[in-house]
Amino acid sequence: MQLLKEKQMQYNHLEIEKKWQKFWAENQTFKASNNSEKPKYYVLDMFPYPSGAGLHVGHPLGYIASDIYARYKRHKGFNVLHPQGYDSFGLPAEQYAIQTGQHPAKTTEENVATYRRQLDNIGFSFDWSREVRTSNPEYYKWTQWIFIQLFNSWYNKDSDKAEDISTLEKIFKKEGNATVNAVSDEDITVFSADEWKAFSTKEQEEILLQYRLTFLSDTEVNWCPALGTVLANDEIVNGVSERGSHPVVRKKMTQWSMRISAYAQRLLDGLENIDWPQPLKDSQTNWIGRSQGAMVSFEVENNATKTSSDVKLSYKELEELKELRQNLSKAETTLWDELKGKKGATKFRKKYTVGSYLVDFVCVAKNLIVEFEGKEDEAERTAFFHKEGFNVIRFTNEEVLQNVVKVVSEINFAIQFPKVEQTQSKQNVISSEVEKSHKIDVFTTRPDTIFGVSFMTLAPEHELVAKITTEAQKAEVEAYVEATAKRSERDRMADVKTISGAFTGAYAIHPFSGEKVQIWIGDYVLASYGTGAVMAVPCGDQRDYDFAKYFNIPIPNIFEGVDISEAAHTDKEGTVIANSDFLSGLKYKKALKLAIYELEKRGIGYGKINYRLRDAVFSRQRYWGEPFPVYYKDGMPQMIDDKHLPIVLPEVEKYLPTEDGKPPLGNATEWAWDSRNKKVVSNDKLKNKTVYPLELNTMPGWAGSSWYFNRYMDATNSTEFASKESLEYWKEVDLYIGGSEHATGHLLYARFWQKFLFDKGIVPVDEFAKKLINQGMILGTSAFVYKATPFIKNGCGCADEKSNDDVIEKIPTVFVSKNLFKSDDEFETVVKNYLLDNKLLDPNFADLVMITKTPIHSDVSLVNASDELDIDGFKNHPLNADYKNAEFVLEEGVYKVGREVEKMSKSKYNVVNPDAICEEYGADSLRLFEMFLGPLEQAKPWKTSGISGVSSFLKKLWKLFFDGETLSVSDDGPTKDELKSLHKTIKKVEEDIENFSFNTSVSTFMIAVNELTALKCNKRAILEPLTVLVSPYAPHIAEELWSLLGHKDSISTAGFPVFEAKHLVESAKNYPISFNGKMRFTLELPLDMSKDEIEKTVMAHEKTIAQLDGRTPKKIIIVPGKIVNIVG
RNA sequence: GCUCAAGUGGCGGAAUUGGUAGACGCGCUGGAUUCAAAAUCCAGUUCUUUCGGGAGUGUGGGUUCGAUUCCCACCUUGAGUACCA
Repeated sequence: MQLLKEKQMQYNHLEIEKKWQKFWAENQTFKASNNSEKPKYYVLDMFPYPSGAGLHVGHPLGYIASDIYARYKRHKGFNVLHPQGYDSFGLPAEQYAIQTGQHPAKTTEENVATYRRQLDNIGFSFDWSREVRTSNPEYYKWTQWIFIQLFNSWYNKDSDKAEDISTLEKIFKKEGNATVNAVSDEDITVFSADEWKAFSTKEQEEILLQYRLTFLSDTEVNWCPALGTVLANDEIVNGVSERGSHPVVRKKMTQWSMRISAYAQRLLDGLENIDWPQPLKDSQTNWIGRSQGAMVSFEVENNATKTSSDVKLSYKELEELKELRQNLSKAETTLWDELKGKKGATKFRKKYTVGSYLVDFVCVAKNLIVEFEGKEDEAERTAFFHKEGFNVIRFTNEEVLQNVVKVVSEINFAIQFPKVEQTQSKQNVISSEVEKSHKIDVFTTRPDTIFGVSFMTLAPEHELVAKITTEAQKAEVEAYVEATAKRSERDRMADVKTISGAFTGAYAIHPFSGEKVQIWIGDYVLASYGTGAVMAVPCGDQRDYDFAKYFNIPIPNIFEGVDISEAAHTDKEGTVIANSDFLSGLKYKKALKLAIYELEKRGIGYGKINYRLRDAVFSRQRYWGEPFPVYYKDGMPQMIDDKHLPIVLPEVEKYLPTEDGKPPLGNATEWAWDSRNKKVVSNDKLKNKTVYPLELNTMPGWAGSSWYFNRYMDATNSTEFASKESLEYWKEVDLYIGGSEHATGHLLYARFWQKFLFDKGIVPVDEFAKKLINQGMILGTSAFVYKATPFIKNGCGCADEKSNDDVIEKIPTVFVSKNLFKSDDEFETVVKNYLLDNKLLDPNFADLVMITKTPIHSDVSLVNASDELDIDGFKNHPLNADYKNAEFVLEEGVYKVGREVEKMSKSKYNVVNPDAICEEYGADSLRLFEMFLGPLEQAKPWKTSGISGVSSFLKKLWKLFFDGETLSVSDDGPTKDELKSLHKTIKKVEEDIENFSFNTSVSTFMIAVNELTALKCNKRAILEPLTVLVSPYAPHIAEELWSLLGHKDSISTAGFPVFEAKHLVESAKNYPISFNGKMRFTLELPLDMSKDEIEKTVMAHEKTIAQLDGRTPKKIIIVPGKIVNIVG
C-alpha cells in the first residue's frame, strides 16, 4: 500500500500518459459537434501521406503547434474541429507493390496503423471519429463526383465563374459559339446555331470537350519512363521526377486536363484576402506568372514572286494607305469610341483591309463593314464586299457627329438582320489571305520598346519556320532545328549560357516603321510560352542583346542618355524613350500606354495579359489512385451517373503497365461498363453493344487532397459530399499548418477546386483556409567520426609492391577524436604518431605512408550530450561491422565526434524517432521540447540532449504540488508575489499563443515554475490556473495534476485563466542610468517620482558624479518608467 | 541571374512601440550530496582587462538623446524560381 502510494507520488510519465490517452479515447473527449452554442474554430494539419518509414521527430512539429492551438481555443470557449486523416493513395505504396507484389491497400493499411500508433503516443486531441482516407471508396466516391461536376461545367468569362455545361449548349443552339466568351481550347472553330444543330452527337461532344473544365486532349506531357507515368509540372524538380529523381521527357499523349488557367486571375486576386505567409503567396504569384503587355502582329515580308496577286496591295502601298489614314477624323473617332467597347463576336476593328480595300470599320464575325460616305470607288467597293459576303452600311460625317446613338443602333440592327447571305467565300478570302501573307504574333511586356526591335526570334519548333525559310538558309535552319530537337529539356535548361540560333533568310515588316527585320530561330525562345516567338529588343533585353552581339545583328539604342555598349538596359522606371517616332521623349508608363493604344488603333495588336500557369494534367498511368468515373463510347468519354458511384478500383494481377503499354488498369479483367445494368462487368462482355471500356488512367495524388478539408465537416455523410448545414457551420479552415513544399502543388489545386465548388454553390466560401502557417523543417545534428585512410605514396620506387601491401595491411582502422587536429596535416601527424607509438607502423616506412581523413556518419544515438562517442556501442553497431577492431585515438580519455547540421535522413544516421523520446522522457517533454527549439516557422536543428531542460521543468512543476512524497496543496490565500508571478505568466502565455510564438511561452513556464519554487508556493489558487496554462503544451501531466486537485472532468473543459492587470502594478522601477546611450548602472526609484525629482536624485548620485568626471552634461533625457540618459 | 527570408555567446534561441543586449534552456567550470555513478541542488559562464573599466548583435555609413530594432550600400547563408519575352 505504501509502495503504491509512493509510486503514485512520483512523476511517472509512462503511466500518466497511457492513462490519459486511454481516458480521452474512451470518453471521446475531443469529438466536435456540428451544432453548438459556442463559436466555431477549425484547426487543420496538412494531410499526411502514411509512408512506410513512420514518423521522425520532424514530422509532429506542426501537429504539436496546431494541437496546442486547438486545446487553447477549447479553453477559450470555442467549439473546435481538429480532425486528422490520411492522403493514402500515392506512388511509394505502388512502387513497393511492384517490387514485392503486396497489394498497396495492405501496405497502406499497415503504414496507417503505424502512423496512428505514433500519433496517439504524442497525445494529440484529434477528433478521430471524422478520420478520412483518400483511398477509401466511401471517400473517393466524392472525388469522382467532383470530377463529374468539373466535366459538366464551363467557364463563362462574362459572369466570371463556372457554369453548368447546359447553359453553354443553350447558347450554341440559339446563336452558335461566336458570342461565347469562355475559357476554352485555343483552336476553336466558329459555328452558327444551324451548324451546331446539324453536327452529329459525336461532333457536338468533341466541341463541348473544348470548353469543359476537365477535358481530354492531346497534350505534350512530362513522361517519366522509370515511373511509367506522366508528371505534373510541380512534380518535377530540376528536370527530374520529384520522387526518385528519374529523367523526364516530353511526350504527346491523350490525357485528362484541368482547366485551372480559367482561374488564374482569381487565384491571384484571392491571395490578397487570405492570411498566408508572404513567401508562399509570392511563390504562387510566381507560378501563376501574370504578365501584362501586348500582342503584336508582324507581317512576314512577301516573297514577291510567290504571293503577289492582283487582289493584294503591296506592303508599301498598304503602309502608305495606313499612313494616310493614321489620323482619324473627328467623326471617325466619335464612332470608334462607341464601337470599340464591343467584345466577342461583335467586336469591331478599324482600318482593316478587305481584299485590296482599306475599310473604316469591320466586324469580321458578323460580316459587317461600316464606312463613311464619300469614297471615290464606292460602287466597286460595295460589289466586291457583297461578293465576299459582307454587308456594308455607310454614314456621313454629320450623321455621326449629330447623333451617334442612332448610328450605333442602325449598326446593331444591321448586325442582327444581315441583307446579304453569308457565303463561304468570305472565309476563303480571309483564310487564303492568311496563307499568302504570314503573320508572326508575338507577346511582349515592353511594347514601349517596339522601335528598338532589330530582329525577331522564333522557337525552333514554331510552325512558321518551315514556311518562311528561304532556299538559301534552308540547310542551316534544318540542321539547327534537328540539333535542338535532340537536346533534352534538361540539357536545354541546364545550359543557359551557350548562344545558338540560325537565320531563316526571311524578313518581317516592322508594324510602325515599316522597316525590314531579320527573322531568326533560337532555342532561347520557348515554344510553350506565349506564342513561341519574340520581337527582339536587344537594347532592352539581355538575352536579345547577347543574341544580337553573338550574331552581329544591329543594336539600335532607343533610350535617352543610356550607354548600351556593354549590356542591355533593362530598367523601366526613370528611363526616357528616344528614336521612337511618337514614343520619343516619353517615360516607361506613358510610352507603354500609348504604344498599346496605337497598336489597337492601327489594328496591329492589342493589350493582353498572359499567364505562365498551364492547365494541369490530371491523368496518371498508375494503379494506386482514384479511378475515373468514365467509359468510352465511340471513342468519346461518357460520365457514369452519380447514382452509381463509387466506381471501385479493380483488382489486378500486376501493378505494371500492360505489354502493349497501357496503364496498369489495362491488366484488370473486370473493367468494362454495362450501360444497361449500370455496373462494372467483366471485359468479356465488351462484345455486347451496351458494354463499353472504362478509363484506364487514374487520378493524380492531388485529387483527393484538393477538397478533404470540406469532408471533415461531415465525414461520414453517405448521401452528400457534406451536408449544407455542416458546410455552412464550419465554412472554412481557420488555421492551417503545414510545410512550405506544398506551395505550388496542393495549395494551388485546392484553392482552384474550392473556387470551382463555390461557383457551383456547393461550398459557401471561395477560399478554404483563412490563415496558414508554414512550420519550419527540423534538421538533424549529424555526428561524424574521423577515419584515417592510409595509402602508399606514388612513384617512390624504393620498395616492391608486395611489401607495400604488407605495410598497409598491418595498419588497423584508426579514428581520431575531433579536437586533436585542426587541419588535414595535423590529422596525418596525429595518426602517424599513434601508429608509431603503438608499433603498428615500421618507422622505416613512415615517410612512404600517407594518411587522409575520411569523415563518417555515426548513428546519433551513440553520442551523448557532450559529443562523446560510446565506443563499444559504435563497434557493435550493426552498421559498423567493418570497424569491430578499430582503434580510437582519444582526447582526455574520451572520443569526441564532430557535429554538423543536415537534413534529417536515414542515410545520415541522424534520424530521431519520437517513440524513443516518448518512452524515455514522455510525450509532454517531447511536445514542450519541439516547441522550445525555436520559432515555429524557422528551420532548426534537433539535438536530443536539450530535452533534459524541459524534462526537469516538468519534474519541478510536479514537485510544486508535493511535500516529499505527499500531495500538499494549500487553500490559503496567495501572496502578492505569487499572484504577480501567475498573472505575468497568464499574460505572456496568452499573447504568445495568439502570436504562434510557442517557444517563448515554454520559457515563460520555466520562469514561473522557478519563481514559484523559490517562493515555496503550494497554493491552490496559483497552481490550479497554472495547470490550465500548461495543459495545451503538456496535456497529460496537466490532466493528472488536475485530477489530483480533485476535479472529475477533463482539464480540457476548464476555462482559460483570466489575466488581471492589477497584480502587475509596481510602485518602483529599477531605472537604467545611461551615459550617451550606454547603460552604466541602475537605480531604484519610485514610479510616481516626477521628472525633476528623478533628475535631481540621479545627478546627486555618486556614480553619476564619478561617471561624468567633472564634465557638465549637455542634455538629460528622462522617460518616466523607462530610462534616464545623460548626454555629454 | 531574379525573388524572398535570415545573420545576436561554444550551441538552440530571447529582447512587446526605438529605451538595462544575451531571458530561458543545452553545454561548460567549480561546489554540495554519493563508496561510486546517475539523478538532484547551489554558484559562475559574451569577449577583453592593468579589475577602474573598455568593446560588442555580419561589414561600412546614416537618422536619433538613445538602434539587435528604422534608412542606404555591401558581404555571407538559406529557401524558392529560372531562358516566361
